[in-house]
Amino acid sequence: MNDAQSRASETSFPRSACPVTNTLDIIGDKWTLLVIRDLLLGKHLYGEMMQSPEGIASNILSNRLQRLEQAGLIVKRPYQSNPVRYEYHLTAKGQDLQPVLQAIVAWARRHVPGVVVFPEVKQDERNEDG
Amino acid sequence: MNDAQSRASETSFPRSACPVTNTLDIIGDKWTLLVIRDLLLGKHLYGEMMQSPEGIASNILSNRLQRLEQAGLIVKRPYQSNPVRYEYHLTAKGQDLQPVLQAIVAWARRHVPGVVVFPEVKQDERNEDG
DNA sequence: CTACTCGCTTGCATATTGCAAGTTATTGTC
DNA sequence: GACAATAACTTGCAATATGCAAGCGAGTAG
Repeated sequence: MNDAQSRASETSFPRSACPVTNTLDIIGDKWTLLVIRDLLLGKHLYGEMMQSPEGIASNILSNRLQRLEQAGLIVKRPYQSNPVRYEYHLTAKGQDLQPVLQAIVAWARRHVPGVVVFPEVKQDERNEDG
Repeated sequence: MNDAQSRASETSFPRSACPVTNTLDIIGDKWTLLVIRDLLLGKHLYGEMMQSPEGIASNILSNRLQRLEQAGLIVKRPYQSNPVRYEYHLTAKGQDLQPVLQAIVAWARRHVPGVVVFPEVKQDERNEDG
């Protein structure tokens, strides 16, 4: 075990007690924040998210929805039976990532030429506790 | 080519014109923002970043520094010769990610119990154009 | 019956990550 | 002057994650 790792293991966190690190352990990849973006934009069904322009693979979407549910950022609830099908909603914890998304959008508008911002985020979403 | 992909290819962007997507294509992984965090905290040398508590692997650090330089978020400049060694500094483009980091820290303080925020970010860094 | 849709799951090839050891150039120690 | 140490990487390789396409179960529509 090296110095950096032994320092990290002094805490109960997998990598370190840093807030950035622990947030990245949840949202630190190329797809998770796009799922959250879609949910903030009012998409709640698997098929709706599949249709987003990035073309997420179905196994990746499935995996990210599971991880987000486990992390308490979204809840999954049935919207029909026979066959039972689910819709996904952000919890308060998930919705609180909106400022992160907004900061990212602000950065991209300044520094990545040609990006097109999606329609305004809905403000009428209901909070769910997860 | 599916619907989502054909829609994406209507633009010159690899995945879509969404600002979130294009930012994630630069910083969307578990390590890149930690490197930027270290640079904001005043670490400028390879060895200093290696000592951060997360224990980044040396090949990953090397790779991320290269990618960040290519993306224009950092500049590499020699601080000695024989042997030549480099220090890394954020450009204005890189420093502008600070609000994203701050939003992440704010989220983690609200939602991830036990995290410990690092010392204040230095405000006396020089901007470099890259 | 047959075709079709939705919401996934599975198989498999490829790409990325993580760990450890090696390399290069130079300094400091005996 | 030989030898250990240091900084900044690079390389090799096993383990993990991703991307693509096809398959599947439970219905509905014609």
